Amino acid sequence: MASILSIAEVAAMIGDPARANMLFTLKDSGAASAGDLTRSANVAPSTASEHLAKMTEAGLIAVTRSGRNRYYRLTTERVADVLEGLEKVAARTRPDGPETLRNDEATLHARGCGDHISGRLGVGLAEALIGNGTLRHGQGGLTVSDTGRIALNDLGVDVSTLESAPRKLLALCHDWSEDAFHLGGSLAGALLQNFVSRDWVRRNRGSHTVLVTPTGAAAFKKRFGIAYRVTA
Amino acid sequence: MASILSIAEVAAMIGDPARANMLFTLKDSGAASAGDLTRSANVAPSTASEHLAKMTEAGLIAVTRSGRNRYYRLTTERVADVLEGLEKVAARTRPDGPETLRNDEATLHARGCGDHISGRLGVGLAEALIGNGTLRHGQGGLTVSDTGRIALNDLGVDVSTLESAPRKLLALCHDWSEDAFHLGGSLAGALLQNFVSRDWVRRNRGSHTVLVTPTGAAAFKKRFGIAYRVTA
DNA sequence: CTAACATTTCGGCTATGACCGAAACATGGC
DNA sequence: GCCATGTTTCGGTCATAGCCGAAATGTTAG
Repeated sequence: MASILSIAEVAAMIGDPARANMLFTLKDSGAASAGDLTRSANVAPSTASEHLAKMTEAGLIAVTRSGRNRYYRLTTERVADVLEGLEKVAARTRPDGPETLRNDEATLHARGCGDHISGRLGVGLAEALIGNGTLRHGQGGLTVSDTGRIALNDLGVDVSTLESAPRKLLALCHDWSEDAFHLGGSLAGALLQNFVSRDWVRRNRGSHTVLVTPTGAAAFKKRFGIAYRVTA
Repeated sequence: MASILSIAEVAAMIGDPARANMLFTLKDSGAASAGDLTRSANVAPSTASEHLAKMTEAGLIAVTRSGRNRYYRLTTERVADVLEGLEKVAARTRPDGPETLRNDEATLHARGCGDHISGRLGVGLAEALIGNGTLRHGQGGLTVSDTGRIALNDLGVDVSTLESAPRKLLALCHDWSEDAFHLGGSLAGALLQNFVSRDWVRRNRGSHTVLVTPTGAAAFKKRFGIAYRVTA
Protein backbone atom coordinates (compact mmCIF):
# COMPACT_ATOMS: atom_id res chain seq x y z
CA MET A 1 0.00 0.00 0.00
CA ALA A 2 1.62 3.24 -1.10
CA SER A 3 1.34 6.28 1.09
CA ILE A 4 -0.50 9.42 0.18
CA LEU A 5 2.83 11.21 -0.09
CA SER A 6 4.32 8.81 -2.59
CA ILE A 7 1.13 8.77 -4.62
CA ALA A 8 1.13 12.56 -4.70
CA GLU A 9 4.76 12.52 -5.82
CA VAL A 10 3.98 10.24 -8.74
CA ALA A 11 1.07 12.45 -9.75
CA ALA A 12 3.26 15.55 -9.43
CA MET A 13 5.78 13.93 -11.77
CA ILE A 14 3.11 13.81 -14.44
CA GLY A 15 1.76 17.21 -13.44
CA ASP A 16 4.26 19.24 -15.43
CA PRO A 17 3.49 19.84 -19.11
CA ALA A 18 7.02 19.06 -20.27
CA ARG A 19 7.20 15.80 -18.36
CA ALA A 20 3.66 14.85 -19.35
CA ASN A 21 4.60 15.46 -22.97
CA MET A 22 7.59 13.15 -22.65
CA LEU A 23 5.58 10.45 -20.92
CA PHE A 24 2.94 10.47 -23.63
CA THR A 25 5.59 10.42 -26.31
CA LEU A 26 7.02 7.31 -24.66
CA LYS A 27 3.58 5.76 -24.29
CA ASP A 28 2.86 6.26 -27.97
CA SER A 29 6.24 5.41 -29.41
CA GLY A 30 7.58 2.83 -26.96
CA ALA A 31 11.01 4.34 -26.61
CA ALA A 32 12.72 7.62 -27.47
CA SER A 33 16.09 9.23 -27.04
CA ALA A 34 16.79 12.16 -24.78
CA GLY A 35 17.13 14.31 -27.87
CA ASP A 36 13.78 13.14 -29.23
CA LEU A 37 12.12 13.95 -25.93
CA THR A 38 13.84 17.32 -25.76
CA ARG A 39 12.35 18.30 -29.09
CA SER A 40 9.00 16.77 -28.25
CA ALA A 41 8.71 18.77 -25.05
CA ASN A 42 10.14 21.92 -26.64
CA VAL A 43 12.50 22.71 -23.78
CA ALA A 44 16.26 23.24 -23.51
CA PRO A 45 18.41 20.09 -23.37
CA SER A 46 19.38 20.90 -19.80
CA THR A 47 15.75 21.18 -18.78
CA ALA A 48 14.89 17.93 -20.49
CA SER A 49 17.81 16.18 -18.86
CA GLU A 50 16.71 17.30 -15.43
CA HIS A 51 13.15 16.17 -16.02
CA LEU A 52 14.30 12.80 -17.33
CA ALA A 53 16.49 12.34 -14.28
CA LYS A 54 13.57 13.07 -11.99
CA MET A 55 11.22 10.68 -13.73
CA THR A 56 13.88 7.98 -13.74
CA GLU A 57 14.48 8.50 -10.04
CA ALA A 58 10.74 8.37 -9.42
CA GLY A 59 10.57 5.03 -11.21
CA LEU A 60 8.27 6.09 -14.02
CA ILE A 61 10.81 5.60 -16.82
CA ALA A 62 13.95 3.58 -17.39
CA VAL A 63 17.01 4.32 -19.52
CA THR A 64 19.36 2.30 -21.71
CA ARG A 65 22.44 3.61 -23.46
CA SER A 66 23.29 3.08 -27.10
CA GLY A 67 26.44 4.91 -28.16
CA ARG A 68 26.08 8.56 -27.31
CA ASN A 69 22.30 8.25 -27.13
CA ARG A 70 20.23 7.52 -24.07
CA TYR A 71 16.95 5.75 -24.82
CA TYR A 72 14.04 5.98 -22.44
CA ARG A 73 10.89 3.91 -22.03
CA LEU A 74 8.09 3.63 -19.49
CA THR A 75 8.96 1.22 -16.71
CA THR A 76 5.60 -0.63 -16.55
CA GLU A 77 2.22 -0.92 -18.26
CA ARG A 78 0.74 0.50 -15.09
CA VAL A 79 2.37 3.82 -15.86
CA ALA A 80 0.74 3.74 -19.31
CA ASP A 81 -2.58 2.84 -17.65
CA VAL A 82 -2.35 5.87 -15.39
CA LEU A 83 -1.64 8.14 -18.36
CA GLU A 84 -4.67 6.79 -20.18
CA GLY A 85 -6.81 7.21 -17.10
CA LEU A 86 -5.66 10.82 -16.69
CA GLU A 87 -6.42 11.43 -20.35
CA LYS A 88 -9.98 10.19 -19.87
CA VAL A 89 -10.49 12.32 -16.79
CA ALA A 90 -9.02 15.38 -18.48
CA ALA A 91 -11.26 14.90 -21.50
CA ARG A 92 -14.33 15.11 -19.31
CA THR A 93 -13.38 18.15 -17.35
CA ARG A 94 -13.32 21.70 -18.65
CA PRO A 95 -11.50 21.39 -21.97
CA ASP A 96 -9.52 24.58 -21.55
CA GLY A 97 -8.59 24.19 -17.93
CA PRO A 98 -8.91 26.76 -15.16
CA GLU A 99 -6.84 29.44 -16.77
CA THR A 100 -7.13 30.60 -20.32
CA LEU A 101 -6.64 33.69 -22.32
CA ARG A 102 -9.61 35.39 -23.72
CA ASN A 103 -11.19 34.02 -26.80
CA ASP A 104 -10.89 36.81 -29.26
CA GLU A 105 -7.20 37.33 -29.16
CA ALA A 106 -6.56 35.21 -32.20
CA THR A 107 -8.80 34.16 -35.04
CA LEU A 108 -8.45 31.69 -37.84
CA HIS A 109 -10.54 31.76 -40.92
CA ALA A 110 -10.43 30.71 -44.52
CA ARG A 111 -10.73 33.23 -47.31
CA GLY A 112 -10.06 33.29 -51.03
CA CYS A 113 -6.30 33.41 -50.55
CA GLY A 114 -6.20 30.68 -47.92
CA ASP A 115 -5.82 30.51 -44.20
CA HIS A 116 -5.34 33.63 -42.15
CA ILE A 117 -4.19 34.29 -38.65
CA SER A 118 -5.78 37.54 -37.67
CA GLY A 119 -6.11 39.32 -34.39
CA ARG A 120 -3.19 40.04 -32.12
CA LEU A 121 -1.46 36.76 -32.83
CA GLY A 122 -1.62 37.16 -36.57
CA VAL A 123 -0.43 40.74 -36.53
CA GLY A 124 2.27 39.95 -34.01
CA LEU A 125 3.46 36.99 -36.05
CA ALA A 126 3.64 39.04 -39.21
CA GLU A 127 5.66 41.74 -37.48
CA ALA A 128 7.93 39.23 -35.74
CA LEU A 129 8.65 37.10 -38.79
CA ILE A 130 9.46 40.18 -40.93
CA GLY A 131 11.42 41.76 -38.08
CA ASN A 132 13.65 38.76 -37.47
CA GLY A 133 14.33 38.19 -41.13
CA THR A 134 12.33 34.99 -41.54
CA LEU A 135 10.15 36.77 -44.11
CA ARG A 136 11.31 39.42 -46.54
CA HIS A 137 9.21 42.19 -47.96
CA GLY A 138 10.70 42.54 -51.44
CA GLN A 139 9.70 43.60 -54.89
CA GLY A 140 8.12 40.25 -55.58
CA GLY A 141 6.02 40.58 -52.48
CA LEU A 142 6.50 38.67 -49.28
CA THR A 143 9.03 35.83 -49.48
CA VAL A 144 10.74 33.42 -47.11
CA SER A 145 14.43 34.18 -46.61
CA ASP A 146 17.07 31.42 -46.68
CA THR A 147 17.66 31.62 -42.95
CA GLY A 148 13.94 31.92 -42.43
CA ARG A 149 13.44 28.68 -44.34
CA ILE A 150 15.79 26.92 -41.94
CA ALA A 151 14.13 28.44 -38.86
CA LEU A 152 10.67 27.43 -40.05
CA ASN A 153 11.87 23.89 -40.78
CA ASP A 154 13.28 23.74 -37.25
CA LEU A 155 9.87 24.77 -35.98
CA GLY A 156 8.39 21.88 -37.94
CA VAL A 157 6.98 23.75 -40.94
CA ASP A 158 8.21 22.38 -44.28
CA VAL A 159 8.33 25.41 -46.56
CA SER A 160 9.31 23.51 -49.72
CA THR A 161 6.25 21.30 -49.56
CA LEU A 162 4.06 24.36 -49.12
CA GLU A 163 5.71 26.10 -52.07
CA SER A 164 5.10 23.19 -54.41
CA ALA A 165 1.38 23.34 -53.68
CA PRO A 166 -0.86 25.51 -55.89
CA ARG A 167 -2.08 27.62 -52.99
CA LYS A 168 -0.57 31.00 -52.29
CA LEU A 169 2.23 30.65 -49.76
CA LEU A 170 2.20 34.11 -48.24
CA ALA A 171 -0.07 37.12 -48.02
CA LEU A 172 -0.33 40.21 -45.93
CA CYS A 173 -3.87 41.26 -45.29
CA HIS A 174 -5.16 44.30 -43.54
CA ASP A 175 -6.45 43.50 -40.08
CA TRP A 176 -9.21 45.86 -39.18
CA SER A 177 -9.34 44.78 -35.54
CA GLU A 178 -5.70 45.69 -34.93
CA ASP A 179 -5.35 48.26 -37.71
CA ALA A 180 -2.28 46.47 -39.01
CA PHE A 181 -1.34 43.63 -41.38
CA HIS A 182 -1.70 39.99 -40.52
CA LEU A 183 -0.39 36.82 -42.08
CA GLY A 184 -2.30 34.83 -44.70
CA GLY A 185 -1.61 31.99 -47.11
CA SER A 186 -0.69 28.35 -46.71
CA LEU A 187 2.25 29.22 -44.49
CA ALA A 188 -0.18 30.80 -42.04
CA GLY A 189 -2.24 27.62 -42.12
CA ALA A 190 0.79 25.43 -41.56
CA LEU A 191 1.96 27.59 -38.68
CA LEU A 192 -1.43 27.34 -37.08
CA GLN A 193 -1.47 23.55 -37.44
CA ASN A 194 1.91 23.55 -35.78
CA PHE A 195 0.67 25.71 -32.92
CA VAL A 196 -2.34 23.47 -32.38
CA SER A 197 -0.18 20.35 -32.25
CA ARG A 198 2.07 22.04 -29.69
CA ASP A 199 -1.00 23.05 -27.69
CA TRP A 200 -0.05 26.69 -28.01
CA VAL A 201 -3.51 27.37 -29.33
CA ARG A 202 -6.76 25.44 -29.28
CA ARG A 203 -9.54 25.61 -31.80
CA ASN A 204 -12.94 26.61 -30.53
CA ARG A 205 -15.53 24.28 -31.99
CA GLY A 206 -18.14 25.92 -34.16
CA SER A 207 -16.13 29.12 -34.36
CA HIS A 208 -13.22 30.54 -36.28
CA THR A 209 -11.61 31.74 -33.11
CA VAL A 210 -8.81 29.94 -31.32
CA LEU A 211 -7.74 30.05 -27.74
CA VAL A 212 -4.17 30.87 -26.82
CA THR A 213 -3.10 28.63 -23.96
CA PRO A 214 -0.77 29.74 -21.15
CA THR A 215 1.91 27.54 -22.70
CA GLY A 216 1.30 29.17 -26.03
CA ALA A 217 1.36 32.65 -24.56
CA ALA A 218 4.75 31.90 -23.04
CA ALA A 219 6.07 30.49 -26.30
CA PHE A 220 4.77 33.38 -28.39
CA LYS A 221 6.31 35.89 -26.03
CA LYS A 222 9.64 34.15 -25.97
CA ARG A 223 9.92 33.24 -29.65
CA PHE A 224 8.08 36.12 -31.28
CA GLY A 225 7.90 38.83 -28.65
CA ILE A 226 4.11 38.76 -28.71
CA ALA A 227 2.74 39.65 -25.29
CA TYR A 228 -0.48 38.17 -23.93
CA ARG A 229 -1.98 38.73 -20.55
CA VAL A 230 -3.65 35.94 -18.65
CA THR A 231 -7.26 36.84 -18.00
CA ALA A 232 -9.93 35.50 -15.68
CA MET B 1 -8.84 13.86 -26.91
CA ALA B 2 -7.51 15.96 -24.06
CA SER B 3 -4.40 18.04 -24.55
CA ILE B 4 -1.14 17.43 -22.78
CA LEU B 5 -1.68 20.63 -20.86
CA SER B 6 -5.06 19.65 -19.49
CA ILE B 7 -3.80 16.16 -18.62
CA ALA B 8 -0.86 17.68 -16.77
CA GLU B 9 -3.24 19.98 -14.92
CA VAL B 10 -5.34 17.06 -13.73
CA ALA B 11 -2.24 15.21 -12.60
CA ALA B 12 -0.95 18.34 -10.84
CA MET B 13 -4.25 18.57 -8.98
CA ILE B 14 -3.53 15.17 -7.46
CA GLY B 15 0.14 15.97 -7.07
CA ASP B 16 -0.18 17.85 -3.79
CA PRO B 17 -0.23 15.78 -0.60
CA ALA B 18 -3.15 17.66 0.94
CA ARG B 19 -5.31 17.36 -2.16
CA ALA B 20 -4.32 13.74 -2.68
CA ASN B 21 -5.30 13.03 0.90
CA MET B 22 -8.71 14.58 0.33
CA LEU B 23 -9.24 12.71 -2.92
CA PHE B 24 -8.44 9.37 -1.32
CA THR B 25 -10.68 10.17 1.62
CA LEU B 26 -13.49 10.78 -0.85
CA LYS B 27 -12.65 7.64 -2.79
CA ASP B 28 -12.80 5.55 0.37
CA SER B 29 -15.77 7.18 2.06
CA GLY B 30 -17.89 8.32 -0.86
CA ALA B 31 -18.59 11.79 0.47
CA ALA B 32 -17.22 14.07 3.15
CA SER B 33 -17.75 17.57 4.41
CA ALA B 34 -15.26 20.38 4.06
CA GLY B 35 -14.58 20.08 7.75
CA ASP B 36 -13.94 16.35 7.49
CA LEU B 37 -11.51 16.93 4.66
CA THR B 38 -9.81 19.74 6.54
CA ARG B 39 -9.07 17.40 9.43
CA SER B 40 -8.15 14.57 7.14
CA ALA B 41 -5.58 16.65 5.29
CA ASN B 42 -4.36 18.31 8.47
CA VAL B 43 -4.32 21.82 7.03
CA ALA B 44 -5.98 25.09 8.03
CA PRO B 45 -9.61 25.56 6.98
CA SER B 46 -8.57 28.33 4.60
CA THR B 47 -6.04 26.07 2.94
CA ALA B 48 -8.55 23.26 2.63
CA SER B 49 -11.15 25.61 1.18
CA GLU B 50 -8.73 26.79 -1.48
CA HIS B 51 -7.75 23.24 -2.41
CA LEU B 52 -11.40 22.17 -2.60
CA ALA B 53 -12.20 25.12 -4.83
CA LYS B 54 -9.37 24.20 -7.17
CA MET B 55 -10.39 20.56 -7.43
CA THR B 56 -13.99 21.55 -7.99
CA GLU B 57 -12.96 23.96 -10.71
CA ALA B 58 -10.80 21.25 -12.26
CA GLY B 59 -13.80 18.90 -12.37
CA LEU B 60 -12.39 16.24 -10.07
CA ILE B 61 -14.93 16.72 -7.30
CA ALA B 62 -18.44 18.08 -6.94
CA VAL B 63 -20.14 19.77 -4.00
CA THR B 64 -23.62 19.78 -2.50
CA ARG B 65 -24.80 21.88 0.41
CA SER B 66 -26.64 20.60 3.43
CA GLY B 67 -27.29 23.27 6.06
CA ARG B 68 -24.04 24.93 6.98
CA ASN B 69 -22.02 21.98 5.67
CA ARG B 70 -20.66 21.50 2.18
CA TYR B 71 -20.35 17.86 1.13
CA TYR B 72 -17.93 16.79 -1.54
CA ARG B 73 -17.64 13.66 -3.68
CA LEU B 74 -15.63 12.54 -6.67
CA THR B 75 -17.29 13.51 -9.92
CA THR B 76 -16.80 10.20 -11.78
CA GLU B 77 -15.56 6.65 -11.37
CA ARG B 78 -12.77 7.57 -13.75
CA VAL B 79 -11.30 9.83 -11.11
CA ALA B 80 -11.34 6.92 -8.68
CA ASP B 81 -9.74 4.73 -11.35
CA VAL B 82 -6.90 7.20 -11.79
CA LEU B 83 -6.32 7.32 -8.04
CA GLU B 84 -6.12 3.53 -7.91
CA GLY B 85 -3.77 3.48 -10.86
CA LEU B 86 -1.51 6.04 -9.26
CA GLU B 87 -1.55 3.99 -6.07
CA LYS B 88 -0.38 0.92 -7.96
CA VAL B 89 2.37 2.84 -9.70
CA ALA B 90 3.50 4.45 -6.46
CA ALA B 91 3.61 1.10 -4.71
CA ARG B 92 6.07 -0.19 -7.28
CA THR B 93 8.42 2.73 -7.26
CA ARG B 94 10.76 3.63 -4.45
CA PRO B 95 8.59 3.30 -1.38
CA ASP B 96 10.04 6.28 0.40
CA GLY B 97 10.29 8.64 -2.52
CA PRO B 98 13.23 10.80 -3.53
CA GLU B 99 13.59 12.62 -0.26
CA THR B 100 13.54 11.04 3.17
CA LEU B 101 14.97 11.56 6.56
CA ARG B 102 17.53 9.19 7.83
CA ASN B 103 16.45 5.89 9.14
CA ASP B 104 17.63 5.91 12.67
CA GLU B 105 15.92 9.02 13.88
CA ALA B 106 13.01 7.17 15.37
CA THR B 107 12.54 3.62 16.41
CA LEU B 108 9.54 1.58 17.38
CA HIS B 109 9.78 -1.60 19.33
CA ALA B 110 7.69 -3.69 21.65
CA ARG B 111 8.91 -4.45 25.11
CA GLY B 112 7.37 -5.86 28.25
CA CYS B 113 5.46 -2.68 29.04
CA GLY B 114 4.17 -2.20 25.52
CA ASP B 115 5.05 -0.04 22.57
CA HIS B 116 7.82 2.48 22.73
CA ILE B 117 8.82 5.41 20.63
CA SER B 118 12.50 5.85 21.21
CA GLY B 119 15.13 7.89 19.46
CA ARG B 120 14.77 11.59 18.83
CA LEU B 121 11.07 11.41 18.07
CA GLY B 122 10.25 9.50 21.22
CA VAL B 123 12.29 11.75 23.46
CA GLY B 124 11.01 14.86 21.75
CA LEU B 125 7.43 13.71 22.08
CA ALA B 126 7.84 12.97 25.77
CA GLU B 127 9.32 16.39 26.37
CA ALA B 128 6.72 18.16 24.26
CA LEU B 129 3.69 16.41 25.73
CA ILE B 130 4.88 17.06 29.29
CA GLY B 131 5.92 20.58 28.44
CA ASN B 132 2.59 21.59 26.89
CA GLY B 133 0.57 20.04 29.70
CA THR B 134 -0.87 17.15 27.75
CA LEU B 135 0.87 14.76 30.15
CA ARG B 136 1.43 15.39 33.87
CA HIS B 137 4.23 14.00 35.95
CA GLY B 138 2.49 13.49 39.29
CA GLN B 139 2.79 11.31 42.35
CA GLY B 140 0.83 8.53 40.64
CA GLY B 141 3.30 8.60 37.78
CA LEU B 142 2.64 9.93 34.33
CA THR B 143 -1.00 10.81 33.62
CA VAL B 144 -3.01 12.50 30.89
CA SER B 145 -4.35 15.91 31.88
CA ASP B 146 -7.93 16.95 31.15
CA THR B 147 -6.90 19.39 28.45
CA GLY B 148 -4.40 16.84 27.21
CA ARG B 149 -7.20 14.32 26.83
CA ILE B 150 -9.07 16.75 24.59
CA ALA B 151 -5.97 17.56 22.55
CA LEU B 152 -5.19 13.87 22.02
CA ASN B 153 -8.78 13.19 20.98
CA ASP B 154 -8.53 16.02 18.48
CA LEU B 155 -5.41 14.38 17.12
CA GLY B 156 -7.42 11.17 16.72
CA VAL B 157 -6.22 9.22 19.73
CA ASP B 158 -9.05 7.98 21.96
CA VAL B 159 -7.56 8.02 25.45
CA SER B 160 -10.62 6.48 27.19
CA THR B 161 -10.50 3.38 25.04
CA LEU B 162 -6.82 2.99 25.77
CA GLU B 163 -7.38 3.40 29.51
CA SER B 164 -10.03 0.69 29.61
CA ALA B 165 -7.59 -1.81 28.14
CA PRO B 166 -5.42 -3.91 30.49
CA ARG B 167 -2.16 -2.62 28.98
CA LYS B 168 -0.21 0.11 30.64
CA LEU B 169 -1.21 3.47 29.21
CA LEU B 170 1.95 5.46 29.88
CA ALA B 171 5.55 4.86 30.73
CA LEU B 172 8.74 6.82 30.68
CA CYS B 173 11.74 4.74 29.78
CA HIS B 174 15.35 5.70 29.68
CA ASP B 175 16.61 6.18 26.15
CA TRP B 176 20.28 5.31 25.97
CA SER B 177 20.70 6.70 22.45
CA GLU B 178 19.54 10.17 23.45
CA ASP B 179 20.42 9.94 27.15
CA ALA B 180 16.88 11.03 28.05
CA PHE B 181 13.42 9.57 28.63
CA HIS B 182 11.15 8.43 25.86
CA LEU B 183 7.47 7.55 25.74
CA GLY B 184 6.17 4.01 26.24
CA GLY B 185 2.85 2.32 26.80
CA SER B 186 -0.31 1.92 24.78
CA LEU B 187 -0.57 5.65 24.26
CA ALA B 188 2.79 5.57 22.52
CA GLY B 189 1.52 2.80 20.29
CA ALA B 190 -1.67 4.67 19.47
CA LEU B 191 0.27 7.83 18.67
CA LEU B 192 2.51 5.89 16.37
CA GLN B 193 -0.47 4.32 14.59
CA ASN B 194 -1.81 7.80 14.18
CA PHE B 195 1.47 9.07 12.74
CA VAL B 196 1.64 6.19 10.29
CA SER B 197 -1.90 6.82 9.09
CA ARG B 198 -1.05 10.49 8.57
CA ASP B 199 2.10 9.47 6.71
CA TRP B 200 4.21 11.36 9.18
CA VAL B 201 6.26 8.23 9.67
CA ARG B 202 6.64 5.02 7.71
CA ARG B 203 7.52 1.64 9.04
CA ASN B 204 10.61 -0.06 7.66
CA ARG B 205 9.82 -3.66 6.89
CA GLY B 206 11.80 -6.21 8.80
CA SER B 207 13.07 -3.59 11.20
CA HIS B 208 11.89 -1.76 14.28
CA THR B 209 12.90 1.53 12.83
CA VAL B 210 10.56 3.99 11.21
CA LEU B 211 11.22 6.69 8.72
CA VAL B 212 10.12 10.26 9.38
CA THR B 213 8.75 11.77 6.18
CA PRO B 214 9.17 15.41 5.17
CA THR B 215 5.48 15.94 5.93
CA GLY B 216 5.99 14.34 9.31
CA ALA B 217 9.06 16.42 10.01
CA ALA B 218 7.07 19.55 9.32
CA ALA B 219 4.20 18.40 11.53
CA PHE B 220 6.46 17.38 14.43
CA LYS B 221 8.27 20.67 14.29
CA LYS B 222 5.08 22.68 14.19
CA ARG B 223 3.07 20.69 16.73
CA PHE B 224 5.76 19.47 19.08
CA GLY B 225 8.78 21.62 18.38
CA ILE B 226 10.82 18.59 17.36
CA ALA B 227 13.36 19.58 14.75
CA TYR B 228 14.46 17.22 11.98
CA ARG B 229 16.81 17.95 9.13
CA VAL B 230 16.10 16.62 5.69
CA THR B 231 19.06 14.56 4.54
CA ALA B 232 20.22 13.31 1.17
C1' DC C 1 -32.24 37.88 17.70
C1' DT C 2 -27.81 36.28 19.04
C1' DA C 3 -24.14 33.16 19.43
C1' DA C 4 -21.86 29.36 17.57
C1' DC C 5 -20.34 26.74 13.80
C1' DA C 6 -18.86 26.04 8.99
C1' DT C 7 -16.74 27.93 5.28
C1' DT C 8 -14.82 31.40 2.26
C1' DT C 9 -12.08 35.39 0.96
C1' DC C 10 -8.01 38.07 0.97
C1' DG C 11 -3.53 39.81 1.69
C1' DG C 12 0.92 38.36 2.69
C1' DC C 13 4.97 35.24 3.19
C1' DT C 14 8.17 31.76 1.82
C1' DA C 15 9.97 27.78 -0.24
C1' DT C 16 10.66 25.62 -4.38
C1' DG C 17 10.41 24.03 -8.93
C1' DA C 18 10.93 25.04 -13.89
C1' DC C 19 13.70 27.12 -16.76
C1' DC C 20 18.07 28.29 -18.99
C1' DG C 21 23.00 29.24 -20.59
C1' DA C 22 27.54 28.00 -20.11
C1' DA C 23 30.70 24.66 -19.24
C1' DA C 24 31.91 19.95 -18.82
C1' DC C 25 31.70 15.14 -20.04
C1' DA C 26 30.94 11.00 -23.07
C1' DT C 27 30.81 8.96 -27.54
C1' DG C 28 31.35 8.39 -32.45
C1' DG C 29 32.98 9.70 -37.13
C1' DC C 30 36.65 11.04 -39.97
C1' DG D 1 43.73 13.30 -32.53
C1' DC D 2 40.21 16.47 -33.56
C1' DC D 3 35.67 17.83 -34.23
C1' DA D 4 30.77 17.20 -33.92
C1' DT D 5 26.93 15.45 -31.51
C1' DG D 6 24.38 14.08 -27.47
C1' DT D 7 23.83 14.69 -22.82
C1' DT D 8 24.69 16.18 -18.07
C1' DT D 9 25.93 19.36 -14.39
C1' DC D 10 25.77 23.65 -12.07
C1' DG D 11 24.80 28.23 -10.71
C1' DG D 12 21.43 31.59 -11.16
C1' DT D 13 16.72 33.76 -11.99
C1' DC D 14 11.95 34.18 -11.42
C1' DA D 15 7.20 32.92 -11.16
C1' DT D 16 4.07 30.60 -8.45
C1' DA D 17 1.86 27.47 -5.43
C1' DG D 18 0.97 26.21 -0.73
C1' DC D 19 0.38 27.89 3.48
C1' DC D 20 -1.83 30.73 7.02
C1' DG D 21 -4.33 34.24 10.08
C1' DA D 22 -7.73 37.50 10.23
C1' DA D 23 -11.89 39.01 8.74
C1' DA D 24 -16.09 38.25 6.42
C1' DT D 25 -20.07 35.55 5.06
C1' DG D 26 -23.67 32.03 5.45
C1' DT D 27 -26.40 28.90 8.20
C1' DT D 28 -28.38 26.85 12.25
C1' DA D 29 -29.55 26.15 17.14
C1' DG D 30 -31.22 28.02 21.20
